Amino acid sequence: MEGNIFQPYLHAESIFRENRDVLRPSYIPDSLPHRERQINQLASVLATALRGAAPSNVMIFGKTGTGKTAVVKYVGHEFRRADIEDRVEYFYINCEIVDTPYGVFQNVGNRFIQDFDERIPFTGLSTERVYNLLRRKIDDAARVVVIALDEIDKLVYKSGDDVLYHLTKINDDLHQAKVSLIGISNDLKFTEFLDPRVKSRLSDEKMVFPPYNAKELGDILEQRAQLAFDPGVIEEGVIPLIAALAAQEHGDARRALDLLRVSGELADRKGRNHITEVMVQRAKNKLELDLVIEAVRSLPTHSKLILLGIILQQEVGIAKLTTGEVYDTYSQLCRRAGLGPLTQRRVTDLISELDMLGLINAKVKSFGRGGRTKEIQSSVSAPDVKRILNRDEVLRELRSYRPKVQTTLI
DNA sequence: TGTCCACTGGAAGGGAGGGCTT
DNA sequence: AAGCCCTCCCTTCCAGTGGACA
Repeated sequence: MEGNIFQPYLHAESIFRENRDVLRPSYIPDSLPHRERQINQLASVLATALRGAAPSNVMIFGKTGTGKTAVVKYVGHEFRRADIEDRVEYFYINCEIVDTPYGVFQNVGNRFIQDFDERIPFTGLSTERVYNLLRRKIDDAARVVVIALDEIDKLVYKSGDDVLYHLTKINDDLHQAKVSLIGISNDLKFTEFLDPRVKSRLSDEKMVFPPYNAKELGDILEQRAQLAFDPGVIEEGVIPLIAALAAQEHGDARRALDLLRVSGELADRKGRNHITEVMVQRAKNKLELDLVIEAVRSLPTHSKLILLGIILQQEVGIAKLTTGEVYDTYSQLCRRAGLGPLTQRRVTDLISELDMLGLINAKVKSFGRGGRTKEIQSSVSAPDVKRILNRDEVLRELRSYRPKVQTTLI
């Protein structure tokens, strides 16, 4: 053991108490400060269903980090604690992960199937059949089924409102069971895309979660800090600072907790036993960079090539590019890398994706006779991104590549 | 006022990859 | 083994468009 590389870490003191997960967004504490009203409202809607009345569906709106998911999961925990499992089945699906009709039906259905051999396979059956299977299983279970669909707008955006159409009218086909839906979305306008019937059924009840203000964020941080750290670890001024930073970003509690957690981790790594305001600033930078690194790293090869093309152009002094220019550079890079380039139509979509990820800035702009196209700019630090891209096998070959500088004659 | 550029972004569809059913 | 089904990633085709310029 002597001289072992892990030796120094084995006895290192951590400023965290045993469980730092209390600072992760997935952790649901015993109480949710400043969301009592929403919890009660949701509980009262669902309680109606418990008494055997027709269950209302609920739509919950609110920006990221306003506690939507936490409230919905919290109420789910309370159901479980209330010991009414013979009457209520409550579950939660994140539609960003499960984003197809088949996937939703399969997911819900499988919760009612204990026997492994009978489980609905992840592919192979027709969607219609999976729906029928699901309906039978729910009815057999003969209880109130509450299905929470988080990021429901992603599901509708990707697969249309077919799933919701089925799920909102499933009660007509059930004899012993009842289904109630909770839809969670950060996009207030998404219901405009729904079939009017689905729309009215889905939002029997509507709740809007306001952003937290700095004081409320402070309370939330205070609550979690007490769970995560010993008293006195956090210097005065740290929590107000984090609360203020997060309040600037539309009152995002998730971000506030991330900042606190990462600040703690930075303090740990430096072997300090206090969290200071300086560490919060560092944590802020680290979080921002980590986000970019992760986004770039997990990009598909062709998207990486597009991004690399944009960055290289920028390095030779061309800041603003059109789709055509990006496509040209991208095609050259593809050839260098020995890959067949995708069509320009496909690249347009990939550019839009990069824009949505915040890695580039793409605005549609008309140049009159010069045509109508996107004006594209990278919005991340070029050296950072290049370093990450260089780790990719395919792209490493292109390290020496320099784009041709357009010799525009004036 | 109309023209025309360089795309944009919707629609349809192909085919590969997964897997079930008969 | 043949026939289906669903999803993902692309391609092909194309009508539509904001605004500088003639």
